[in-house]
Amino acid sequence: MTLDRQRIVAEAVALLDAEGLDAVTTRKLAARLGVRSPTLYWHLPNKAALVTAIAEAILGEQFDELSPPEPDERWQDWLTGLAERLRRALLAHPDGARIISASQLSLKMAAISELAMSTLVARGVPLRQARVIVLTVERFTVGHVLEEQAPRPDAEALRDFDMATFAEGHPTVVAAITEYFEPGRTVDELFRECLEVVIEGAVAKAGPAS
Amino acid sequence: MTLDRQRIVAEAVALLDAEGLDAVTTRKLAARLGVRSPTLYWHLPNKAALVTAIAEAILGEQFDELSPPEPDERWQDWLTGLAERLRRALLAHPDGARIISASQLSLKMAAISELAMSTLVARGVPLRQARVIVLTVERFTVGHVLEEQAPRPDAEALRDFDMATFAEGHPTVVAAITEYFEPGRTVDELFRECLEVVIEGAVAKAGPAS
DNA sequence: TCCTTCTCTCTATCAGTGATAGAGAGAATC
DNA sequence: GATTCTCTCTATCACTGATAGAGAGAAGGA
Repeated sequence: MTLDRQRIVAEAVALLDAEGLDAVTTRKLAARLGVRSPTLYWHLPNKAALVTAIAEAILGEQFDELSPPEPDERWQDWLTGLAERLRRALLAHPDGARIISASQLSLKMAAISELAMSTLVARGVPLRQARVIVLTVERFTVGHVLEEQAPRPDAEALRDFDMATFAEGHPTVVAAITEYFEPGRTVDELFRECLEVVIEGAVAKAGPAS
Repeated sequence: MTLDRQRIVAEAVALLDAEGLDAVTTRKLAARLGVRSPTLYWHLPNKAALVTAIAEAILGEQFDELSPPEPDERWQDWLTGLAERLRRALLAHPDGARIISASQLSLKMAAISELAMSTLVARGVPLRQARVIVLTVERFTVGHVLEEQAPRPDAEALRDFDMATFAEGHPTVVAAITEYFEPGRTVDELFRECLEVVIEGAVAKAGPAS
């Protein structure tokens, strides 16, 4: 099996899934490919390019075919679905959000933005508002998943953390978190609710047109 | 001058400002402090703790005194100001957003969330909605600044990038970016507009109470 | 057929990273 | 005076991304 860029990226994603982004080193990746690490530099200019390629691959899994909304679908519902797909893409791999935000110049992301903005414009939303709305949805989604995928604090960080004192000083936050762990509430639901806030604002900002 | 945690963190922020997050290494930091790198490990358990401490310091600059809104101030305006302060805190140092999102368990951030959620609750917003609104605003803001501070793609990444082809395939994105470079439009304005989307949605979601 | 060039992988090595073990200096305490 | 505690040191580890340059083998031209 000959080595090429595509196979390198596919194996990098596999390594990412197995051990997380910090374990995606040129040596480990090369070993999985049955090759020595300098070989990779013949196919890729540097590691940043590898991360960018991983980002494109991850987005490609969920967005291989981009499609505008059906004629009878409201743009806000379609945009909600798009954001949820973006979140799913990021959650599908460890550190997905970190990878996207570390990658430079994603063509896939640009294609998503293009489709979303032009869809809104086609539905009568002024270009300027369409841009603001799409950016807001995208950045919120990445920010949200970034937090979802944040590593749980290690033991060292918790050494001088007193839960009782924290609860006393932050009753509302603790109440909110408690409520969140009630049966039937899921992280998906939380995202959905937050996204609804953004979309509702988008509808309001889009102007009288719909 | 004796070495202590506070002085280490202050010097780390200075190093961050001078050379960016990637240059904040234990050796460089130790050199600035007139000390050898293992010494730092007597004061800090590991580098993650240092980054978390930097995050707290950065937030502390803008949020040393947290204050609820004036009685006659609408909560949505107050929350807008809070988000803008958060953005300012992140923008005040290179890679500020990356630092916040890499830090674990920020007490400062928790304090901000606590104040914001309890403020909304005090204004009649149900706890559940208050939580969703505050989370949405925070995560959007971090996501937005993360993008604002993303490094411009290096020459290597642009090697096979053809602007003309890109513009052809992404006319709406290019139009939006073009519009954004018109005189008088600033990045602050763009953030403001995006934030307005979120806040508008928050008001809608907060329910009939105000 | 020979020679050259191109494609790809290799070995060897670099400077730099976070982190640990353990020696030792000096102050504080018994 | 002896001991313990606090802090910094040297020496070293395993590992990282990256480069120089050798060399194997196929492809192409004479």
